Amino acid sequence: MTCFSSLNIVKEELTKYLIEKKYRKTPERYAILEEIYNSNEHLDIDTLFAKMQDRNYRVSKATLYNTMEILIDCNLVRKHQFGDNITRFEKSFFHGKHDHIILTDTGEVLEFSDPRIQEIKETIEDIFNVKIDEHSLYFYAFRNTKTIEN
Amino acid sequence: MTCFSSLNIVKEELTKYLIEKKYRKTPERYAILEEIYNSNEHLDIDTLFAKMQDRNYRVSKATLYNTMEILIDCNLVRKHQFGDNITRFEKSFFHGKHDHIILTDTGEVLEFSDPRIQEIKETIEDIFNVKIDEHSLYFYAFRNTKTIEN
DNA sequence: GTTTGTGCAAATGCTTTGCAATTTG
DNA sequence: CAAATTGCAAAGCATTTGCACAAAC
Repeated sequence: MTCFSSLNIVKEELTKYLIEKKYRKTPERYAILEEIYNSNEHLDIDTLFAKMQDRNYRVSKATLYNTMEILIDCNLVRKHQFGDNITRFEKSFFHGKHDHIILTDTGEVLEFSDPRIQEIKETIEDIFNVKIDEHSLYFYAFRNTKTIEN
Repeated sequence: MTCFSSLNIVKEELTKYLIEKKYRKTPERYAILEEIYNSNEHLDIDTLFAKMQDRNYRVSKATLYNTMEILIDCNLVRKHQFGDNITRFEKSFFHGKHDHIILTDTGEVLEFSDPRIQEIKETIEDIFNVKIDEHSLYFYAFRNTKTIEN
């Protein structure tokens, strides 16, 4: 299992960041990071809060919100708004760059990766003379019902 | 000037939709549509509300929210969430498919269009066996300071 | 011991809802 | 005139803020 070691690497990333920024290494910050990395979902704050309560870990929502900003800033977490006014968070380290397909009827979220997005990015950087450090691409779709039958 | 005639075409689109859906043709719905099409910005509800008040047109925010759903459903308006928890709206008819670059330092929004996004879309539809009817692509960037000097 | 971070509760801000009054067809 | 739509105010959520207490360094 690589679970333990990879979680440790992520925690070390956080430590490096906290030291560099002269922020404090509080147990809450590590616990929240761990909770996110133990999940494969796109978590909103309430779900995260509930999950931690279930584990008998007490954190306030204020701390959750504060910590998310930190984790986003050090690139360990990515933030999403799929269009329903619920902000969701997802681990990003060891998880690769990817984008999302939102199935509008069920709310399911699929993930994909396409190298052409990188090419578009480079073109845009050249044309507009900007430096792009983030992107988000969402496809809103529904499953095809038609199968090969006819 | 094509302003008047194109606005009329958009209004006719709304009329067709309202009739088809058996919704009522209220003056508020046309006034809101007009206000959005008179603007080139990405408007949030409060700004839209203020703009209409300035023109001495009284609408409630409830009606604004309701009407936005209608205008989105008939593809006359597109909805955006650039990541700051403010929902913005933009005209979409006569305005072409395009995506956005958000300059994170100034909040400025640039627009672009790249055909490769369509190619990615088709690939995804094939691979995942889905039908994509919407997408949103945002690049988060900042302006390059380096010029050709030196 | 200072200063930063946390928790709590109150405040804020965007959006939705309930209902009476109005308007559309 | 029946049903849909509007406006208003209240209610609902997600998020932020202020401040006393606790914890990190």
